[in-house]
Amino acid sequence: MATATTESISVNLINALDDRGLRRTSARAAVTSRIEQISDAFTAEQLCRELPGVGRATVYRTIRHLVDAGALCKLPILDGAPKYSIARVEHHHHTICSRCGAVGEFRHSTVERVMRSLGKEIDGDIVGHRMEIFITCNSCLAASRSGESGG
Amino acid sequence: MATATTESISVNLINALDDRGLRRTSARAAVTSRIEQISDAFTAEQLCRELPGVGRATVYRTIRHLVDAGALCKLPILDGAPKYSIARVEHHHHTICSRCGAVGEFRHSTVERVMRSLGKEIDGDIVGHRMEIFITCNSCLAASRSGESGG
DNA sequence: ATGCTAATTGATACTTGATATCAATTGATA
DNA sequence: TATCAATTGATATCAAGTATCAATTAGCAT
Repeated sequence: MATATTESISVNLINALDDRGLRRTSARAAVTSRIEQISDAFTAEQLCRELPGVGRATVYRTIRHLVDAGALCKLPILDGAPKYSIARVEHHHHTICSRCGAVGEFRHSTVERVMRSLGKEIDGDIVGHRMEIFITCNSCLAASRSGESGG
Repeated sequence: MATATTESISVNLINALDDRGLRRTSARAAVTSRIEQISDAFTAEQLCRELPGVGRATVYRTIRHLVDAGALCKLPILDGAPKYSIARVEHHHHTICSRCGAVGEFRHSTVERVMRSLGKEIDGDIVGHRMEIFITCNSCLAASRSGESGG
């Protein structure tokens, strides 16, 4: 989605856990390798459903470790559970389809430049930012076009 | 906070409900007038606590109506319940203090201009956007400065 | 003003998302 | 291999929010 690069995913999520001094367990291997297989953003419950052999608590705990390690980014969804996606690039923002909920990523230097100019207008120290663009994605657009005659 | 204007709040939230064909009830009056008194962003639970005479369900329902009417904006908080603030200006963004959670508002034309240029790079139709700036607010900065000697 | 009726209320039960508990299990090291 | 702390996962619990539904009430017609 957007200008999503096709760079091969060499992320080894389990290494991110390793680096934090956490043990290599079969449960963690199952969770991380499943996440690596998922191309879209996912919810914790989705992962639980897809990994019935791993306890719910462990799935949630592992996700939390990965977020703490910076290997996953957690993005809040209005009216729903947060979604997670692999933090492939250092800093990026998200597109969220307001119809189907599909999440994409983008990067734009101007966004970062704007942040600097905003610094002068805002009281306090800026420590980070998040931008979300709500879209109607191409497949939803196509779907609504083909079903338009229905009224 | 930020460049918060001191413009008198002439918002009459209950009118927003009126406009949607909803009845003027004492419960709704209690909820809306309480919201108008709160200067900061608030959570639904906070409102329930402050209005023990109004049922929880009614508080949540009224908030939902106000959001639907565009009179409140709902902003997602990572690791917590969403906060609501009166939509005083047509379009704006938020600053969130990552220490104390205080929410402020700002407006910057460049942000809107960037959106237009992003339109070319993003697949699908842009239907909206949201930007949040994470800050350490001045009072938290002051607090940490005065306690700095502690080590 | 009075009665009528549909909208509204709120106590309660429930749903969903997520965390705490803790006995049983397991990985890493000596 | 023995040891022991880290980890697991079933279960209970918590928190945020919604559905239910009998009782109440606002707004209208008269």
